[in-house]
Amino acid sequence: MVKAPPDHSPMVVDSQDLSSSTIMNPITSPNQLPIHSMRKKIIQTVFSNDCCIFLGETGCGKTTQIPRFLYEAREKKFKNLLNKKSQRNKNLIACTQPRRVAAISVAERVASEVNQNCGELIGYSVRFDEAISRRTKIKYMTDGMLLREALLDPYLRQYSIIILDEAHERTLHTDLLFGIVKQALEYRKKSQKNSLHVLVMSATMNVDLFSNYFNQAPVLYLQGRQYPIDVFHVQETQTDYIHASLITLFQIHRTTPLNEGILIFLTGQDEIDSICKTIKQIVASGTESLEPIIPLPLYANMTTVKQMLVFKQTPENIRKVIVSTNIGETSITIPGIRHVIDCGRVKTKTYNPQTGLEILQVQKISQAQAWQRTGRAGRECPGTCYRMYPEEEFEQLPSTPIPELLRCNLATAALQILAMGITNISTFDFLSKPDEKSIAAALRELTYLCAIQPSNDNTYELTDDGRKMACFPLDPKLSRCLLASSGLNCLEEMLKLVSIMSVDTIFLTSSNINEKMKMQRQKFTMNEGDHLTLLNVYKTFISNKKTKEWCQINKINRRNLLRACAIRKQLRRICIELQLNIKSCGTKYSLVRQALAQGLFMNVAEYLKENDYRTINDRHIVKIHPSSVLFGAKPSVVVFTELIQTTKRFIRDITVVEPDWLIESNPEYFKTRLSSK
DNA sequence: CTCTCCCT
Repeated sequence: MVKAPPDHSPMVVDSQDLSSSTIMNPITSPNQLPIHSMRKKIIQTVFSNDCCIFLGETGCGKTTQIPRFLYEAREKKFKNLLNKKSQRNKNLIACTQPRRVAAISVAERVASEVNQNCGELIGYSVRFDEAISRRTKIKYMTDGMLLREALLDPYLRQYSIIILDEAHERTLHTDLLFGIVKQALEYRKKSQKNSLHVLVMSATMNVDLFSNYFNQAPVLYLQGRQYPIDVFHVQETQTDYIHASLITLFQIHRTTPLNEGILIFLTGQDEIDSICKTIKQIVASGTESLEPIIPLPLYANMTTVKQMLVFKQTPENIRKVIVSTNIGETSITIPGIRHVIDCGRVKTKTYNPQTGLEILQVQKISQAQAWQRTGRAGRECPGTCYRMYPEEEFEQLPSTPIPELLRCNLATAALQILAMGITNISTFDFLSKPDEKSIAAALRELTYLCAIQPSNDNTYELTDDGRKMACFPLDPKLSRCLLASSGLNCLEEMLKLVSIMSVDTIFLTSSNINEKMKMQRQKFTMNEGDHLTLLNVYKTFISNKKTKEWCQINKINRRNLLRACAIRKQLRRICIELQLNIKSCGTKYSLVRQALAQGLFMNVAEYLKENDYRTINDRHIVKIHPSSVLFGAKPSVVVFTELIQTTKRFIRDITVVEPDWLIESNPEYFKTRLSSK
């Protein structure tokens, strides 16, 4: 029924032909976690070293148990010693997480384990939400939140223990924190004010890198607690991983009980929507009298209501199949999953400092990610994982993903490092040092934005504006837009706009959005471009009381728009603190466009021919993204928020500007660049 | 004629 294409041999998924391996150990109840037998060793290792590395499988309890162990051990010790110094300092224990949900849910769980409310002894701190009191000693927080705190105090003196959890993920924020805590360790040792202990926790990968970085810090292995998972690989490389996944799905479907859920990892919305459609068609065709399947897509840009469907229990005689992007890898835990199908790919954004281009493309996953996906099959009972790539290919995958810091524009990171008083970025002690070209590009960008100025040999200092820009949790280009709008009396409008630009798209984009809905959306269109259109949507949302109904009718992503409202509130407070001129321009929108032009002047494109544009910065040939209201129109000069290469090079979120605005605000920059003047 | 995912 599902036939393999003729150009390659059909895939065989038969356990006898597959290489198989079993991972992990049987489960035990929470109080008998293997980690409890290592309690003494853990405490001793942390307190007798400046820094140590703990490696642990998922489910070993390190995140929930270790902060508590350390707190309890220290309390006991201080009771005996009556250490006065410790009472003067806050002595907090921080445990960072890459994701908000993790920080919040772990804190709540640990609090309940000690029979307290969250926000008492154990609390959390994430953007827009915290549960912290004077009594709080153990603070679960997002890595980004601790990084923000480091801007105010680079030595993080509130904390006596800092735990960097999920370090193998190599998020931008955790990687920057590595450099910061290392510096804090040295300073606080020298100053002898109070000591700091750093603990790096990671999946079992890349030990040497972490250990070497912290002067051969000791490493402790923690045993995992997971149900066994049988892992199967295909025998030959698959040319079509979607097709291979589909065949595997139906093989599992035919041979296992219907109550065993299946989770398929694919790379993006298009693939997922289309495979869900195919699954439905195959079952409906009835050629093989298959038992019914409910295929459920799962990706970030869905309504919350649709996302929640994956948590709902399906009727007993129907198979639940979830087809997910990597959101299902770490962010959302779905109950009832017994089988995982891993296509071995992920869509990733990479920045090329040479060309200044960002590329969004499908790439092979790392071994760490493969294990993460595999682990999703064994949360509640033993499971199986089918990998759509041969075992040899798995062996050749990189053990961990390329750190985010090495594949993103460094402007924001560089501004933060400079704001912490490090004047030469190249001397910052990176765990993995970015390309010098990447650093240079960031410094050039910040210089153009008048955020920094060179002082002498490779050192830079912040300008007055730069100091203000570092206060905003924004891309420096957008911070510049805010400062510019303050000068042009349209900061109220720009606050709304910058907030929308800080969230994922506010339009729902699923494939079942038809022409009629698109027409519906056109009523928001402003001829000057996407930015004013977005502003229009925001204002209409507010005047319609932010209701669900309004969002439903207009196919607007309410979650993202509400998030934008929260961001606006936060940014506005920062503007007040910085004593910016907060005025509204009413409907004199050309002022808003001028302010945009001042922040986005490095993102200018001129019309060339046949729908092609050329960027004035690096002379890339680009097209207007089909999602733009200016798609098909041919304005001669535009600014854009983002340039990204997918199937083509696209510019997104575009506004028509007057060349004169650009030249007046930045004569030096545009003297040689603009061809129309 | 189209947008992986987090986070301040």
